[in-house]
Parts: sequence; C-alpha cells; structure tokens
Amino acid sequence: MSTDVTYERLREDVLAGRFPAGSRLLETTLAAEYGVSRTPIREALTRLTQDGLLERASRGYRVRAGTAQDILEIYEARIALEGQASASAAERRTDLDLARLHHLHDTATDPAADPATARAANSQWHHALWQAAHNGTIEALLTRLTAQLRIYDHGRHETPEDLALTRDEHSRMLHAIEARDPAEARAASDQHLGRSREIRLAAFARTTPVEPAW
Amino acid sequence: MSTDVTYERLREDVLAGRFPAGSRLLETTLAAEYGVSRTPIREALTRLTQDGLLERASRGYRVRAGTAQDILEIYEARIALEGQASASAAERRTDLDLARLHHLHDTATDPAADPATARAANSQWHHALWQAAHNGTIEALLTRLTAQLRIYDHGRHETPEDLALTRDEHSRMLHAIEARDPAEARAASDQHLGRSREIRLAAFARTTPVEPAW
DNA sequence: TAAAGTCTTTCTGTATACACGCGGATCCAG
DNA sequence: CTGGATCCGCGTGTATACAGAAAGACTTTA
Repeated sequence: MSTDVTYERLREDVLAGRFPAGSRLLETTLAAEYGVSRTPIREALTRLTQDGLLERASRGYRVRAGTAQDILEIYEARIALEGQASASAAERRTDLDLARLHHLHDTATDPAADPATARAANSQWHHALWQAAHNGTIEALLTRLTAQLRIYDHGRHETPEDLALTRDEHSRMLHAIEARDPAEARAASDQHLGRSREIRLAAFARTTPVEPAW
Repeated sequence: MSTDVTYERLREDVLAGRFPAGSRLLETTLAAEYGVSRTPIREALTRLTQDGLLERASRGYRVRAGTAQDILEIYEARIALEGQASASAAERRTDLDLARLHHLHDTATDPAADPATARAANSQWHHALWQAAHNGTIEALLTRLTAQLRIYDHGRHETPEDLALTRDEHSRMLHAIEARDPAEARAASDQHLGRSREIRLAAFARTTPVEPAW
C-alpha cells in the first residue's frame, strides 16, 4: 500500500518543484521524511528516474536539470506523437470523446473561470485528446513527455494573449476532430505545439542565466 | 554490481522468449535461479514492467501477452517517431553518422553474409539512424518500442523477398538522409515501417489461434 | 601554504527477516 | 456430485541489518 502512495507523493513533490534545484535526494533522508523505510523510496526513485524526472547523482539522485536542448528534444517527440494522436482522434473518436473535448474546452474558455481552473482544463483537454486517439501506447508516452516538460514550468504563468491563442488553436483542432479530418487535425496540432514550444523556450531563456553556476 | 547485470540478463531472457508463454515469473523463484537475493530481482522486474515487456499477474509477473491491437498501437507510435527521426537525421546527420549508416547497410546487404548477421546489421542500422537524428529522447523511446515488438518475433524469420525489400527501402531512406531531404526521408521511413507492420501482423495472424485458450 | 594521503563518516547495494494477504485445496453440506 | 466455506501455505510488501565504497575532512610533509 505504501510504495504506490510514496511514488505518487514523491512525484507530486518533484513536479511541484518542492525540491530546490540541484539539491540531492537521498534514500535515507527521504525515508525519514516520508515516514517509510528505504525500500518503497528506492522503488519510487527508480521509477521517477525512468520517467525522466530524476537523474542519478554521485551519491543520491537529483531533479533533472533540463537544458534548452532537452526542451527542443522533448517537443520534437511530442509534436510527432501528438500530431499522430490528433489524426487518429479525427479518425476514431467516439461521440463520447467529442463530448468530453467540448466540455473541457468550454470550461477552459469560460470567461468567468479563474486562470488556474482554465489551465487545469486545458491540460485535461490534452489528456482527453490522447484518449480520443484510442492508442494506449501513445497516450502513455505523451503522459510521460508532458510530465517531463512540467519540470520547466515552475513560476511560469500564461499571459492572457497566450490563453486566447491556445483557445483558438484548441478550437481549430476540435473542429478538425469533429469533422473527422485527420490531415487538418495534424496540422492544427503541429501549429499549436510549435507555438507552445516557442513560449516555453522564451520562458526558459528568461529565467536561466547564460552561464550556469555549476 | 548485481542489479544492472540481473536486469540485463532477465531482459535478454524475456526478449529471447526463454519464459514459456503465460508462465509466472516469481521473485522468489527468479532469485534462486539467478543466484541473487530478491532485491535486485524486484528492481529488474519493475523496470521491465515499465519497459512494457512484463505485466503484473495476480501473484507474480508474466511476459506481456500481446494482441494484434498492441502491434497496431506500437507501430502507430513507432511510425510517428521514426518518421520524425528520419527527417531530423536528414537535417542533422554528421558525416560520421552517414558513414555508420553506409557501413551497416553494406554489411546487411552483403550477399555472403548469413541471415543472422544481416538481421543484426539491419537492427543496428535502425539504431544508427536514431542516433543520426541527434535526439536522445526519441532514441530512447524508439529503443523501448522496438524492444516491445521483439516479443512478437519469436520463431519468426524473414523470407529472402522481405530482406530484399528491406534493403531497397533502407537504401531509399539512406539516400534521402545523404541528400539532406527531410520530406523524402520521412516518406521513405513511413513506407518501410508500414510494410514492416504488415509483415508482423501477418506473422501474428499465422501463429495465433483465433480464440486463445485463456 | 599547498598538495597528497589517510581516515572517518555516510550513503548505497544486497541480503534477510517478518507479517499480511491472496489463492488453492480440502472438507462439509445440500 | 456440486457448491460453498474454511484453512493452510506460499509469495509479496516492507523493514532492517550489514558490508563495501565514495566523498569530505584532517593531518602531515614538502
């Protein structure tokens, strides 16, 4: 019962940026901190390493310090996979998938919603899209890749213009999927994610000094 | 020293089909079999599960029994990623990358080579292609996906016509990469993998009864 | 004062112990 | 003979013990 819970907790803490950049994650320390033995901690750490969220250090582990190059790599993979997922969704979506996408899209674009809610809805919208592709393999890969991207997101926040663009691009993808037009869905996905990549790169450039201290 | 070695050994044994289909992999049994304690076995099993090679059973683990649906899913992901990798390789390949690809291609197409050597060279050729894309993320994902496909390959063997077609398709990809033509490289990759998928599906249909016994 | 070597401390890797839980087998009843 | 309940054994989950290795500090020497 403890190992899965521990994994989830540790994962949340990593993704929420609760570990100072560059700090060492030690099995012994974490075991005491989470009130379990080293065994579940060990398993959680290896899983998180395989998820690409942590990396081994000389003594323990550390949160993976991403480079701009990593962002480019991850996006190249994500664009390829999510483009395919969008095309597949256009071909294989059920009416229920479509209703889900519409609902989340409406939630995200509700002018009365606060930014946090809108952001969560946008994130869930992507998940719903992957589900609509009816390919569990691709869905799992995309879940992993976007989790890796979240590491770069600490302290980032969208501007209203970003949100408006996101809304329009999601809208274009949604219409293509509704119309069962795979090529258009893929093109819309590529456009959306290409812009998303630029935003993340810009945010990264803004927050990262030219020459890291280490 | 033991855990990585154990993981490699176990992985090889799984991929080589040394565990009877549907048989249970038990920590205790494997620990005795490999002459180590349960701890390294545990870690190897969780990693292999995350690799998509094993799945949990009620008591232990079992080699993932793949369905035709799984093959289609994996190929959909692989085609998307390897198409992107081919395009990226066309853009970013170094002369060393190109030399590697040529060398392996020559080895694979050497009429004096035995089938096993040619097969190994073809497999290495794909690895070299992924490297030439200079995207470690995509390379890692493709490595995992093709490992999953190997589970379906037991007792499969290419016909001479397959090998000839593979040679021609690799050749087309190689020329596109050499000529730095991303679109052509992607198209050639799609064609190659699309045919590869059909071959695997046909082999699967041939070896799998319509209604499984379980 | 700086460099090199040693020593201590600490963390990991592996093994093992112990308890819980699930599954199968056996036995009883209908 | 079949359905169900109970009991036993095996395997996993978690904790812990122990040894080996590596990093850092301290000492010694040039």
